[in-house]
Amino acid sequence: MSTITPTTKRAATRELILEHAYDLARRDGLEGLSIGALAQDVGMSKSGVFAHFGSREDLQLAVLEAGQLRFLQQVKWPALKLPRGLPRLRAIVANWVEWAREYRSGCVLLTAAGEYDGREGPLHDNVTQQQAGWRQEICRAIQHAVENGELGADTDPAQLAFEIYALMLGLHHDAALFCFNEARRHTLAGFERLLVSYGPGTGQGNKP
Amino acid sequence: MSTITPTTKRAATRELILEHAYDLARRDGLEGLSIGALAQDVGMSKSGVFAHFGSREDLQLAVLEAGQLRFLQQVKWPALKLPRGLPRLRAIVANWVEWAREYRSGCVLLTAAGEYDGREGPLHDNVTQQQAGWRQEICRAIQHAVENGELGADTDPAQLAFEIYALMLGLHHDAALFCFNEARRHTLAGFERLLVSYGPGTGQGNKP
DNA sequence: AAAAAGAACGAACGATCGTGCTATTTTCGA
DNA sequence: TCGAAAATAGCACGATCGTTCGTTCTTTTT
Repeated sequence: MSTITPTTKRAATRELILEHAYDLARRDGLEGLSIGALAQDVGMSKSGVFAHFGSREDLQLAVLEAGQLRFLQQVKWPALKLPRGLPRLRAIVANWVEWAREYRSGCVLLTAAGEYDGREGPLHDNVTQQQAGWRQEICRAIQHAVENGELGADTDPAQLAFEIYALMLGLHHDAALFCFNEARRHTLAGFERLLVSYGPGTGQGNKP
Repeated sequence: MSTITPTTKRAATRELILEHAYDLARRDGLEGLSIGALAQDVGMSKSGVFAHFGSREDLQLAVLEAGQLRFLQQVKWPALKLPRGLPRLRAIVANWVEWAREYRSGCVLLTAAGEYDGREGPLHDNVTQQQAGWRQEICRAIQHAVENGELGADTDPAQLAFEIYALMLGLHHDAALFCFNEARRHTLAGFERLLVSYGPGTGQGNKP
């Protein structure tokens, strides 16, 4: 866990720097993050900040991983406490919506996905891996619901996972540009419609 | 129209610069666009490029508007030639998917939406206005389909427009990070499912 | 209290940023 | 063909970028 009290002074300030960096990256993206501005925000010297990360890229990577950890803490892990199947899937969506509320103006993970999807290097690899992993997590939750008989047996998990993920992208988009509450309404309504559409006995999954 | 042959030399080189700038912005975003790199890409001097736009911000605005024009040309205007209602709505989605194919690694409009949603200034205003306008355009197409009886009378256009837009966001996301063809499959399958779900006689729109 | 280790600072580097100003070149009508 | 006008190049500016290095301050250990 990252929020445990660090034992060494070094780890403590590193955590402090990362918190500030995370907030800055929410607005300007990881590419817009500069060491000078970060140092001024934290209240220390440029070189002092720099010394905690061997390079700017390592700083960006650390911020990215910090974001991923927060996402897991707020969205995934609480959902894992619920029983497999629909309850867990619902919890994932509910937690994710709340995540979008808090990070309304800029989710670092989504921003990073847009920034590094066309490039190469460690940041691209990290982003791709994280996104693929999370998508698979959703697929798993869907699969459990199918096995429980809460979703139609002909449900294509990858298809439904795509549609759920799309709804969340729409949520983040509309929440940032327009109104969070309305975006939330649309998202949850769309999700419920998905559950009905993929529900058992309707025979309208997407397996050929 | 932007692709007509410009009469003056000035307009011609401006167009050339914008084409290069557009391609650069697709990879690095409008915030990552620098005049020096652009000049080198075009093959002229920094000041030569700069002279065509009073400032960097004006350059970004011009690139943004060029992107919007291309989007209208490729997605909206061809669809307007089809009859109102479901055919036009289908054409919008089909053209949009092809747009995503071509601009697979970076749609300037979506990237810009992410870059400027949390800031202020002309770029933010332009992005917001464009996004709102396009969403309303989709709503109109849905409304026509409802009036034609091709969608349920209780359909909430804003809700369906949100879900369609969300699918396109998912398409761009997955096409950039994973595989376009699979993303396209998921998008079109999701869209067809939406049409069934909101179809006439099913009585499952979203009006309370 | 003295010594060793660790953390932050301050200055400077070369590079690039956006933006002016002044030449020089290119274009085009008379 | 020549001169006016437009278009581009060249140069310089202050600022900031990421990074390096040597020094100073703080903490810990002996």
